Amino acid sequence: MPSSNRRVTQQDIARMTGVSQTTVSIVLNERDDAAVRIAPETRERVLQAIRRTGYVADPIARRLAAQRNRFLGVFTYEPVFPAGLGDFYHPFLVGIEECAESIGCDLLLFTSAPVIDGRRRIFSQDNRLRLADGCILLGRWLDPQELARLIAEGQAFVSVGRRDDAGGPVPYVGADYPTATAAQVRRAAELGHRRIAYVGEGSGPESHADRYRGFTTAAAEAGVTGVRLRYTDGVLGDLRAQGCTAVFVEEFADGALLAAEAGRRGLRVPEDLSFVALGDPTRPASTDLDFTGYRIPRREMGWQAVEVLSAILDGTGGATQRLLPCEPVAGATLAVARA
Amino acid sequence: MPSSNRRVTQQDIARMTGVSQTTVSIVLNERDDAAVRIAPETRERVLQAIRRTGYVADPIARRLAAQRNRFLGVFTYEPVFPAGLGDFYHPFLVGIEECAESIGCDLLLFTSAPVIDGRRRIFSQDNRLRLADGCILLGRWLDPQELARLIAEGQAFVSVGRRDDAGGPVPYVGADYPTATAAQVRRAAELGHRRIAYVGEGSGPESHADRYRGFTTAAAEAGVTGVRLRYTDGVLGDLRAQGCTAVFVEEFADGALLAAEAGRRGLRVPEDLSFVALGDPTRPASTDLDFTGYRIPRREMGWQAVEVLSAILDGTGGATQRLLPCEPVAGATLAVARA
DNA sequence: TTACGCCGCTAATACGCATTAACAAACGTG
DNA sequence: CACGTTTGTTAATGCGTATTAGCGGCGTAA
Repeated sequence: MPSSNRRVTQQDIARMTGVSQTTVSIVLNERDDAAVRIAPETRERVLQAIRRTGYVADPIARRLAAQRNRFLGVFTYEPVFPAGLGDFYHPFLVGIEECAESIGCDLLLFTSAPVIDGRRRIFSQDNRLRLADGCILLGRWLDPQELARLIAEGQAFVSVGRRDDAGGPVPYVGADYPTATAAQVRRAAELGHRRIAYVGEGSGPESHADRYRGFTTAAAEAGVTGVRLRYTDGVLGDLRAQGCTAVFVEEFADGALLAAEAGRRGLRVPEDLSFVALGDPTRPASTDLDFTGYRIPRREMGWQAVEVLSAILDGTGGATQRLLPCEPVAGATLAVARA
Repeated sequence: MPSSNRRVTQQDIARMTGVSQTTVSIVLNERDDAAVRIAPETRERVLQAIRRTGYVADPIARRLAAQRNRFLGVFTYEPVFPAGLGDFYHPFLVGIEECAESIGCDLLLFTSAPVIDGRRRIFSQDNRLRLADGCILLGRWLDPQELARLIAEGQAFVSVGRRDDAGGPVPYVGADYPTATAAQVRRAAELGHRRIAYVGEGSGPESHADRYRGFTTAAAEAGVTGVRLRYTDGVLGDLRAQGCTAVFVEEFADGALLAAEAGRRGLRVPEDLSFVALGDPTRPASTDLDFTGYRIPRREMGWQAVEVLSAILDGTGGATQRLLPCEPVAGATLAVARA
């Protein structure tokens, strides 16, 4: 396993395998000219070393020498990510772009990452992430194995969203779901709710687990009963049968659907049933209701993720794990519990 | 003035001034260390040569020497640009990303481009576009001078949106506004409109000029009178005073505003006044009306722009200027002209 | 006169890769 | 057995810049 901080170069591979840098280059570029050929065994030895070290050619050097790297530039006279859009991931990108611009870095979108089972992969033949000085990882869920490998290889990266340790602490800028969720639970308790429901998975991605953790601990502290239910067709009936007067939804969109169904059943929101949305919609949701809950500081998270990454790259110290507070949204779906 | 095809290098400057490449580098970087200093006269001589030749440092070599490529990677397990958003530029990006993925290229967003007068610049100290094999240029308006320079330097690039020649033909994938606009004009003529108004600039960006051109030629051919009006407070009164029964708006958002104002004045749309929107909203617009007009094939334009760029890079021949048809939208704002 | 320090500049080198010319070894061929 | 030929590999070089060590010349102090 590699240990040093420096990039692995063809020279390194060459030394490891006892061949010349030229040979490595030839193997890499799969040149099969009659003019220049490499014996199969040699080729294999080199390839093994490349795989072991996770070497990828420096795109800059490549471009200088060969006038080609596999980058397509996108230039706009204005930021590509216009603020104020509805999509969940959008504000993150806005923050990332803004901060990257402020520190004079270009953004490399790994669109060429190999797709396996319908989703992109970080690791496969080569690790394209190494093309950049450092990386931002974005997504609700990150493959723990891939994360562990990134850490093991000492790659500079920062996750947007808290992550559990993966063979070591993961640098991240996340949202403080536990605190934000707990605050909502306390508010509900103050309004007289004695039995409250959490609708969602409560596990899986860290963001779900964090919400649920905040829910349960705050419920316990406030002396109210919290029950967890998975979102299904009959969940509305179930939770009412259990006497719940307030519903905390992990997913905004589910909340919108549930509230609509409640309306169809003649229940008034929030007079008969309160709703709390634990964060912004990650899927498109349509509703007329002004949901009570909190807002995820997405743009700020994107920005700070770049800040942290920049600090890591500069070797500047500082915390590499940050949790940002969510902004409470008063809304109009949480009211005094029905008697 | 330089004549050769090769880029000017520090070596060239050095030879011209009779100093060493090192000196040029030092002058360029304005190093004022005690360790290394340059006499004012020498410095001035070098600077003059730099100004004369228009030399700019090659960003590639610069980043190679700096051992930092200043790329920040952004990785997501899914496409960063989710389809179906409201922003005007968004679908272009979606298309670009999709095609880039399909041909195995990563995208480099030039967020670090120097900002002058509040907008990014391609040229200044260095031309970062060179960091990539080729570039996509996106935006309503592209600086003709910068375009001309890109062409003169033989850079591989493709514009999204038709562009006038700039010292040579500009590779582009654009929307066929003239044809699409003309079709709408003919439709209006068929419905009995004899005097129709074009509200907008009709010049400036190619996309505006193209719309207006389509408008005027089609109006002439159909034997109807077309008048152009700038969007102002009183424009609605003006065009009615001139007897116009249909309004063609360059900007969707302006159309929404005008239609709303018409409503306030007791005019029914489209019974009393027809509206045609020449393309999708570039600014956020809110309206209940289902506007008649056409849709710009934005996603497809983004995709094909990458295709063209790819062909240019591969040296594969083929047309480097493409106009894609716009899809007509029947809508509900164009009706038979009021008697 | 020697010693020392400062000024102005340059030669050499590194950065990581691709490419070309060349070279040693093995292998026929006449 | 001398002489091409093929095979597998490498030394050398270039891409354009930044950096470092060092060199000659001049002025001042010892």
